[in-house]
Amino acid sequence: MGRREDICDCRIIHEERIKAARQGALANGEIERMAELFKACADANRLRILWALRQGEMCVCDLAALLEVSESAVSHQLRLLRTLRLVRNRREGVVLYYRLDDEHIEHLIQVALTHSREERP
Amino acid sequence: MGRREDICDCRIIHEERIKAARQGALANGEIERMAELFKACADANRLRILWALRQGEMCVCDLAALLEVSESAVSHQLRLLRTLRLVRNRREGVVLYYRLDDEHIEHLIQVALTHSREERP
DNA sequence: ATATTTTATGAAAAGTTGCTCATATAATCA
DNA sequence: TGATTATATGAGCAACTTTTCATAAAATAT
Repeated sequence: MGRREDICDCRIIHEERIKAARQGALANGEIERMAELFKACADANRLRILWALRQGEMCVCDLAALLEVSESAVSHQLRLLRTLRLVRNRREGVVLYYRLDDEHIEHLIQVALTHSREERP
Repeated sequence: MGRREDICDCRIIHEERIKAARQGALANGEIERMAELFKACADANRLRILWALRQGEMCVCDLAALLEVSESAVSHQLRLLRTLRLVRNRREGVVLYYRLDDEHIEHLIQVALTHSREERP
């Protein structure tokens, strides 16, 4: 008892499958980065922001008005999205205009939307 | 002061854009469902499970061994994935075999992977 | 310079998630 | 029947997120 492997306390039923899964597995860093990307999209307010920015750039104040939340809250969410490179901004005087960082995000959201719409009754 | 609209305490700078965004906006329920789908994928262990199941079905014990976490933890995660219809199971005696519920999930993950790989330096 | 405006940020409160541990259930076996 | 095996589930806790509140910073105007 206490060997490194047996986190699973019942006999391993399909060693072959586990071996295969281990070989097909992604590197740890890759899984983490994917999870981060999904996390960025895993919040209704952030999704609303990303969805709105498809149509063109908007400033913090616009987004706050659209989502009906405080500017501070939007700003925090934008920081997260900026850090993860989903959005990018451009300053014009006092105003910061945010836009999507690239088209991939739009694609990802479209796929998710299609999937969630096709969900069973 | 106190009108319904001014959650945003600075003047609304681009009413046109807000109006446009409101028209293009998704229904609330739709945003929530999309967020749920993203949430389901927004965890490294759940992603590992989904990624592994691409190759074929596995039982709880297999997955626990693969991820090196407790069976209880895997079972909780599987329940979440089941509830959100990302996985489905089949009983054979005492053993429950889990598999992806449909091919959309695989597609979604592939898009995310591609995107996260193409991220800038 | 000072005041004003828009946005950013840090800290703490409020809310959510993911794990563990103990217990329950469902199928099988003796 | 009772015992065993594989999995499910509920409660509780630790870790993390999201919002709020107060304050700071950057650009502009006076």
